[in-house]
Amino acid sequence: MVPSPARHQEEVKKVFTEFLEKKKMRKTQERFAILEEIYNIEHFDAYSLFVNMKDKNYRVSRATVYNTLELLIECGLVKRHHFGANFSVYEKAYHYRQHDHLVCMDCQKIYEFCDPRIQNIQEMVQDMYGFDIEYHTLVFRGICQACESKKQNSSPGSSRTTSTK
Amino acid sequence: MVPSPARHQEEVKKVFTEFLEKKKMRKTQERFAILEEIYNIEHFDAYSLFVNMKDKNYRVSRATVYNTLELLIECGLVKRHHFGANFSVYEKAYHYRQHDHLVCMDCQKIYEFCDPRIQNIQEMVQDMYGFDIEYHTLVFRGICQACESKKQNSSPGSSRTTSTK
DNA sequence: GTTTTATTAAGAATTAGTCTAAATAAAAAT
DNA sequence: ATTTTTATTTAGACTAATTCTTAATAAAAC
Repeated sequence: MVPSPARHQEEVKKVFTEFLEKKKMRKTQERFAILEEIYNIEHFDAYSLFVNMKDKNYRVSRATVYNTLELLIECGLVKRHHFGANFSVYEKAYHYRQHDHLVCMDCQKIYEFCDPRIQNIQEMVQDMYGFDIEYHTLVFRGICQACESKKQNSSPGSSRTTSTK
Repeated sequence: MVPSPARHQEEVKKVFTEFLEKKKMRKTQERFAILEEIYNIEHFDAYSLFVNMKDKNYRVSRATVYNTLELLIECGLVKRHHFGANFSVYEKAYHYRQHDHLVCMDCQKIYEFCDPRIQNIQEMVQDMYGFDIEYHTLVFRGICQACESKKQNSSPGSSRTTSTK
């Protein structure tokens, strides 16, 4: 059973609190403000997070955003992705089903999908190469349905039956 | 049948030549020097390529390295990967079987593997999400066999039977 | 409440990658 | 073959993401 959003929020805070206590690190306002902010977003990058928080009149520095993200990754509450651009994309990771990503090369939107077969591939690789796998990254890049139909409508002289290029 | 290395080298040059001719671009020494250099390396990043060429007393600038890599990607002779660091990793791509990657988090070495099941997943995603997929990236990250056994030998007090955390 | 010290903010530094403008070298014209 | 034209190159300036530094701040310990 998936916990309710509010309950979930509390659980996440508890996880981070215990993590910080175990590491004998301080429970600062900034760290929890960042955690709270993150748990309202789907996918985000460090700079947007920083700007969003500034806009909401939190006073956080870039350094703290990066440092806290690092901590949240370490304790498993956040995942970092390198989706090909020159910056990292992050997402919350607690109690979130295993999934992989579809990135639209046109609108840059990120979609999620699940497929258990990746697990099988992982096991095969583990056995065949003696590789002790920690995690995987699977990204499909292409054009999403929305952008595809947008293109079809706007391209002048394109017929519905001929494929464009 | 896979062509011999020398023959292969020639083919690759021909592909690039024709590409440049089609685009009415110039066949410069620098462009071919970079191509030749690349076809002796497995995986590389732009900076190492630049330094290696400098060491061999080629005179190439960083800009030319980046620009030429872009051209080689465009004509399908090179692939770019974003393996999680803050820089791109490249590899030659001509007549090279489809494969994915294993990255060792310890020694940073990159291994390759093939699995046809990824194709199936791709088709499923294509159908279910109406996503027009151009390519995929699958990376497993973990500890390679070599590093694993190195650790086992060096960790003091570790027994062969108990798993280390 | 005071002291201690980890953490923060602001901005300097770094790093991968891109851009710019003068110099060079392919290709075209003579 | 030489000259002219212009794409390409080089070196270094620039940018953007991220990391580092240092004085100021605020948790936690006393």
